[in-house]
Amino acid sequence: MDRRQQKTRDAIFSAFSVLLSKKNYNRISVQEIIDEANIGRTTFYAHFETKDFLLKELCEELFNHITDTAMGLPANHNNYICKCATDSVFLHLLKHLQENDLNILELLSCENNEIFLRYFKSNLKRLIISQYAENGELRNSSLPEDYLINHISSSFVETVSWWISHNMKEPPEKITEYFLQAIEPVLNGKGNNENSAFRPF
Amino acid sequence: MDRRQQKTRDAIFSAFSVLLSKKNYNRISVQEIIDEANIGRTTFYAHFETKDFLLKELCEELFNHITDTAMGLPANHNNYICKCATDSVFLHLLKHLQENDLNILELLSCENNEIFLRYFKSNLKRLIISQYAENGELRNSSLPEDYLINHISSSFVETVSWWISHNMKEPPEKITEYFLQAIEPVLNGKGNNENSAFRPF
DNA sequence: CAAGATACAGAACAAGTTGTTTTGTACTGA
DNA sequence: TCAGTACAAAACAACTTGTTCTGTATCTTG
Repeated sequence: MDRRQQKTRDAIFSAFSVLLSKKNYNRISVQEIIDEANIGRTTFYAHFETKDFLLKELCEELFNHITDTAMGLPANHNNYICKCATDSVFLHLLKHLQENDLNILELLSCENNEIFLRYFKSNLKRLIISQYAENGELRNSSLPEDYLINHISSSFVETVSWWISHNMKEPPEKITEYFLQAIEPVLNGKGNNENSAFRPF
Repeated sequence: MDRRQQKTRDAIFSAFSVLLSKKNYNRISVQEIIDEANIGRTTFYAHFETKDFLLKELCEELFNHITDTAMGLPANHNNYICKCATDSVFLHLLKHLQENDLNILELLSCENNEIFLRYFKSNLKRLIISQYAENGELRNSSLPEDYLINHISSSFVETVSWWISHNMKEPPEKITEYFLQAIEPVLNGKGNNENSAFRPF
């Protein structure tokens, strides 16, 4: 790739990130991005069709990086060790976040964090499916599999969000503990109505 | 309130809802709302300062209605019956949604559903706090109370979202069952590290 | 029912945004 | 070195936003 192109692309991403951490996405104009990146108007539109496409590509750049490395981790498919494997994947993600590659933390804690948390969640779903669901490990519960996958991924994203909003005071290990406690029953595959200790009706 | 004012206000809300169920919030212009509502430009701005304020008031109208009735329900503070009370509050909310007052379901399932789910969640948090947290019922867990409240409310919202996206095929009772199974451990107040069956490390 | 108050419609306005086109310049890679 | 490419700058139409003005219709209350 042409050095000029890469330089411009980086400048746009960088400028966009700066603006995103300061003000609402909807209220950021293309003109502001252009000014912050110090490029010409034509140049911006040569790189990105619209502001929305820019956001999409930024998200892909950020999260594909994170989840791809997690995808590479070997999934352990023994039922007991499953919890350790789960642990290691989620713990790995938290540690990765803590390193704050690409200044992703600013985006996950700013006014626009919901945009990025949404992307994070959808990537996480794919990760969980590839690690567990494909092997049928999530099928032993009385809950529907897609309900389960959604519950686990959204719980993790909410956990991360909670952690960041508390300035990440706790170590990643503690957060992993919280998270696993919260979703423990569904991972254990228990919860069939007959055996359940509680009776809702 | 002046009949003319109420009529205009309703026309704006109605037009806005129609547009929201069809296209992305960001791409709806004030002019489109004006045209759909068949009112004058001046009139719109006499009622709402901006499109964002209109959204805010619409959300308040929708969700205050729902949670206010739930707030009125008597909270049962016995530890065992707690689960039934929880049950009845959440089940009540689901049944309420099923009745589709104010055509809220269209908004919860359209392209803009995240906007409304966010509002729903924040109202839900207040509801949970007023019903349980204020009495210290959520303090017996090893998880931080605000983490718990967030986990419960977001899990419920995700459950609702999952339900709607599946065209609400299951009865509200079944969904309540799913939800309570998913969050069972945190409500049981167990999960103290010492007694927990799983060891993350 | 009359009369002052109020809500509304319509038009016009400046200021800003979006996405495109055109022209000329500077850089890159082979 | 040189052809191809990326870029800057300026101008453009079409659209959006929020305001102001003028005149009309409707409401409330006395």
